[in-house]
Amino acid sequence: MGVVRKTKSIELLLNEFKTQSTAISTIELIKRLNSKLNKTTIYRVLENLVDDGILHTFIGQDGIKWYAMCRNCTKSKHEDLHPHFECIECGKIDCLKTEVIIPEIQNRKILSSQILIQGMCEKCIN
Amino acid sequence: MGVVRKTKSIELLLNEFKTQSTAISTIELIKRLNSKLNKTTIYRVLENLVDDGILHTFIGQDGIKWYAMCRNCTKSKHEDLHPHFECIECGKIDCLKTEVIIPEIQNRKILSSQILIQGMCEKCIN
DNA sequence: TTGTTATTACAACAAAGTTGCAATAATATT
DNA sequence: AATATTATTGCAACTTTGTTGTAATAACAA
Repeated sequence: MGVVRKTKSIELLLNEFKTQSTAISTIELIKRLNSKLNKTTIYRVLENLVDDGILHTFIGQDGIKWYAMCRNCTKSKHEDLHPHFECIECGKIDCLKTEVIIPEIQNRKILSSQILIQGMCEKCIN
Repeated sequence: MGVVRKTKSIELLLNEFKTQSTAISTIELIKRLNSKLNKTTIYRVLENLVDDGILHTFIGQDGIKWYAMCRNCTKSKHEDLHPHFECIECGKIDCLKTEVIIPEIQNRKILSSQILIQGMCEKCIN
């Protein structure tokens, strides 16, 4: 439905993404904010922020939902077709600017794609 | 741990994959076999078949686990780095032979990747 | 045929997410 | 500024997906 009113919940949630450039899982957000916000509220606000093109969401390898700030999205169009990189060492997931080319496939129409790359991040590689 | 004994459960589960070339979700398998097998057994046998290189598993866009037959895997090495294609119309997911090239990324070591492509399948495109 | 132990079923649990609804708070209206 | 309207929140209860412990069962080796 999108955000209509500016509330404390929205401010608290957006603040988490402003102080951290990587993606954050719902579980992590609930852990961090559970003294201030109910988990239902967290789930609902996140969904509204996605509707508004402020956050985008994807499924991690663990099967849980992750959220990250959008770069060039609007309410009417999500442009988050970039891959995500998950460090198997520290668990951090972030957005990649790298473009991955999905080739055409015979007799099928490609509409979108989710790419999750696993490996070692800058910090953990050393 | 892998399969040690040939049981009815293993036969029933493998039969589902033999009569269908696409991937099947755990949920679907539980629905189909729940009169014959307990869900715990289904989860455990699936895991054993993955350990043996007979099935491979991935997370669908819904966040639930899907399984499909392996093509060239062994107990010691899984070779299922192929992308999966999910039809947004009929929900079917199958394995693609298409190769998607993941470019090198500076300061990171890529170990594996999951690629889920969404679109319209052969049947639903018409 | 018997003994060993991998496998299964069952019940109870756990984690992630959803729903309904009354209370609260943001903001539009007076 | 006070009041009315309704979006938003919190809470409890629930659902779905998956896991764990354990006693009973069934493969299969001896």
